[in-house]
Amino acid sequence: MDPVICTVDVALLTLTAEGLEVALLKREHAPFKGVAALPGGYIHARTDVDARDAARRVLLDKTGIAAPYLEQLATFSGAARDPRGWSISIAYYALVPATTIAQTERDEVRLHSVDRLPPLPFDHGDIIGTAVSRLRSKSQYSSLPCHLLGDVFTLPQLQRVYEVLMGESINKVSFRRKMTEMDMLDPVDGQFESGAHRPAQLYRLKPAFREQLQLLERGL
Amino acid sequence: MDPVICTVDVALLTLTAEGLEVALLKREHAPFKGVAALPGGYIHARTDVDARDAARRVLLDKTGIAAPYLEQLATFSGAARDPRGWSISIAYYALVPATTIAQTERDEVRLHSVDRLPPLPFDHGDIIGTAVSRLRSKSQYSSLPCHLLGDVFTLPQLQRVYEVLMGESINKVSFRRKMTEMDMLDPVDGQFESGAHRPAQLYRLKPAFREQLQLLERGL
DNA sequence: CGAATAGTGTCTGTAAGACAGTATCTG
DNA sequence: CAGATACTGTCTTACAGACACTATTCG
Repeated sequence: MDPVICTVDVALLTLTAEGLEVALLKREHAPFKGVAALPGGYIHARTDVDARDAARRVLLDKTGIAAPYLEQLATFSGAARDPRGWSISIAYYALVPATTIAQTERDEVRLHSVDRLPPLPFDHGDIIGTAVSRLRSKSQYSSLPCHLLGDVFTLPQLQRVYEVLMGESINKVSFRRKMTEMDMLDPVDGQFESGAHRPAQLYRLKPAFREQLQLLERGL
Repeated sequence: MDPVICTVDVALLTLTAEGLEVALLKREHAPFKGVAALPGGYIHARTDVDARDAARRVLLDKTGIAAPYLEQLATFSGAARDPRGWSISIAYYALVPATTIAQTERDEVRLHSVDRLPPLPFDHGDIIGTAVSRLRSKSQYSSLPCHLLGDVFTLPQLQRVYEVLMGESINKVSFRRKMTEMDMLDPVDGQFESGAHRPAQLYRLKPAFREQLQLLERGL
């Protein structure tokens, strides 16, 4: 049984005015000390229940963020990806509203547009690329994009999130039909967005879909 | 850096008259010696390029099968899944035509219906369950089921495969429209299936889709 | 009241499914 | 030529998108 380096990495994604962004931190130790990279670390077999638990711990320790949505992405492995030796990274991706990152105490956490990434160590570029395509793909037929917004949000806000992720505009009537069909939103009465126009109804994700996604038969 | 047991497991799936089946072998070593389990084994960091390479090696060594379609499924991990200690299994799933399994020399390889599985060691039941739902889900919108058939096949055969996987009958006209839209099949001229009826046109997967799937916009 | 955005009713075109007809083989 | 299955043409139905209209706020 040859020794293998076992790590987890987390692609923490959020949506800002700049578009889709990923959180990077400067590495504290060699190799690649000082280079911006995904938050990650060794699996602690003594204390972590499983890899998901390790990912949650690493994300909280390095960014101060307890992400409500955390899903396994894929496992990256091999002899070539880490100069220290044959290694495994069980990669996860997490979604948070942009406000969550703005509010964290750790100002080491820096957001980078996924379309303009700096040179990244290991295969972190591949991990981010895989995370972004997974997010875009799942957005076509699930409630996943809701997790990029805060606790309450309006349908026009949600539609803009879907549109940015899918890279195309969506018919308003169809979008609202689909949201009704998905039956995943609870209206929040008496609350509205303000501005020089008609305010929009606020909604909240139904509790059943906070961790479990709602899927659509036919997409969009 | 705590020690972690690093393994790969492969859910080798095929379609027979009994429905969807998975290949199991009796374990040669403790723990669970003699119990039917997925083909799997330690990662050999000295010789395996990466985990996919390990999965291919393990599958070939244990079953004699070089599966043309092999895809990473998910990674199962934790302190509780293996009595030897904190472990990782990078799970893959492979699809082969039933004839490939019938032709292998190894008669230790036994097919089991995925609906009537014996008690399984570790979390192999979860791995098979995840593999089956991944296969069923991807069958709704991709060319994946083609890999359960041999090199050449007819459209009625392919439709039956889709129907068994999705558990519902498909409209013949719609099915053929979708296959035309996917544009992934080459007709094999001059060859036909025989029987007491009109023979069907034979097709072959276009080379571009032997490893890469073709996806549909709207499913089915 | 005008500008701006939210929300809805309705029409139309496209795509999926039903059905029935034709085609081609065996015995 | 009867039976069986492959294939195809066409009608109907369901759903997605376009469009326009109403609703509600601010200044």
